[in-house]
Amino acid sequence: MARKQGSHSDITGPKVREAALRLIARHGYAAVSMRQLAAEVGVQAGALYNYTPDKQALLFDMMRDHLVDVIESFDRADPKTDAQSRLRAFVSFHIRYHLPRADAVFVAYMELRNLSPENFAAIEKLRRAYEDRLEAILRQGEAEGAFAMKDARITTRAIIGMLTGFFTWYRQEGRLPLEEVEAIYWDLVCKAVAR
Amino acid sequence: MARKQGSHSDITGPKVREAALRLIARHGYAAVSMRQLAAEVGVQAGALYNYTPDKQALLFDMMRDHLVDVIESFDRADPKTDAQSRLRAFVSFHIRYHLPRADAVFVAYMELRNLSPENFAAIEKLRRAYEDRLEAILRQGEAEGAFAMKDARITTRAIIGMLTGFFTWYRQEGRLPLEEVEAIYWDLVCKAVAR
DNA sequence: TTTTCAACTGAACAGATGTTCAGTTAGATG
DNA sequence: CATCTAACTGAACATCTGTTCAGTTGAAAA
Repeated sequence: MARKQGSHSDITGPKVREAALRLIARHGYAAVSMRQLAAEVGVQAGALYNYTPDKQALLFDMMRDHLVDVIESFDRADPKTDAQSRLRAFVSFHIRYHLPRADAVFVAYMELRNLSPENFAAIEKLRRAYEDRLEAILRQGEAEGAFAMKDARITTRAIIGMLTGFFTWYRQEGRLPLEEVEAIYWDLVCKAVAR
Repeated sequence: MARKQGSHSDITGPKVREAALRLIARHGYAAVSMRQLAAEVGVQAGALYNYTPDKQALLFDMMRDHLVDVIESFDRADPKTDAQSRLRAFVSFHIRYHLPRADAVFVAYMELRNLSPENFAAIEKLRRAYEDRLEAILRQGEAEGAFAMKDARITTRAIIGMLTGFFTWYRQEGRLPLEEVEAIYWDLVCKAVAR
């Protein structure tokens, strides 16, 4: 019963990616078969190959698109003024951007091992580009005399780790509203890099 | 050629666990087959079932043993004096304990999705028990007037996230000696919870 | 109405999967 | 010496894996 009403590719295509993101976030790349994914979408396994050359490309494309969007979105959100304002914008952006994209964040973080070497290198480059945004802000703050830290690179990693760890547990923890969590994290980051 | 010299179970047993930890940390639980694991150990796949009832139990036992040891080791390292000293001991312990156990940390952190529901609950309980150690220290610090923070529970998660993120990249980054990394992290944590 | 073709099916491919178990081996035991 | 048995092999089980492709469908174009 192909093509019940109109062209399907612009319906099935996004469906494949949504289902893949959801299933892989829940069970892991290696644990999700193309047949499970197809069943979730509502097609046979063979039909998936109209939307991806293979399983590996499906994973890579999702991770790359996510990271590219993170970087572009932050560059738009960045006030590009003083370091204090930029750091605040970074913390706020990071939390608010990632929260409604928990599956994509989870996949981009947990499935690095399942990328081919070339794909891994490409994703690492993007990840590094995002981290470099934060590192630049910290170094600007040092130059302005607004921040003080022992090592900007490691502090960058520490802050990213702190913020990203957030998404491994916020789902279950409905205790506090987003605004409050954001304020708590801002307080921690702000004090940690203060002079 | 069974049993070439002496009893093998006390040699093969640890070998199985070491190989499983290494392979699963590198490729993921679902991506490592019992045959790959057996080849790494130097036996046939069937022989593994002398050392674990099934693949799932192998994963669970490794995670449980690791977490139990983390908790017991910290309880011995805990000076149980003032909050400032205890926090410093926690940060130092966490970094120094986890560093030479990178594979175990990685598996305990990344493979939660591959645990059966009952096993997941058991592991979560242990993870929570470790986090509770840190939370207790932070609350003691608040009571003593040594620390100030908006929310002790979330600050606990943030600090753990910050410290644990460390182990996803330290391998590659031989730039700084351990003592220095420890000092950098202590500086960040100390300032973040300061009054 | 006939033709076209994007979208999909369903079967097939060769090989991998976790797990079981009857049988084999060789060091330890009496 | 013979016996015992922990430790292991190797084959088998049913099922699943990613991927390919000839064939089918039905809405849209001519």
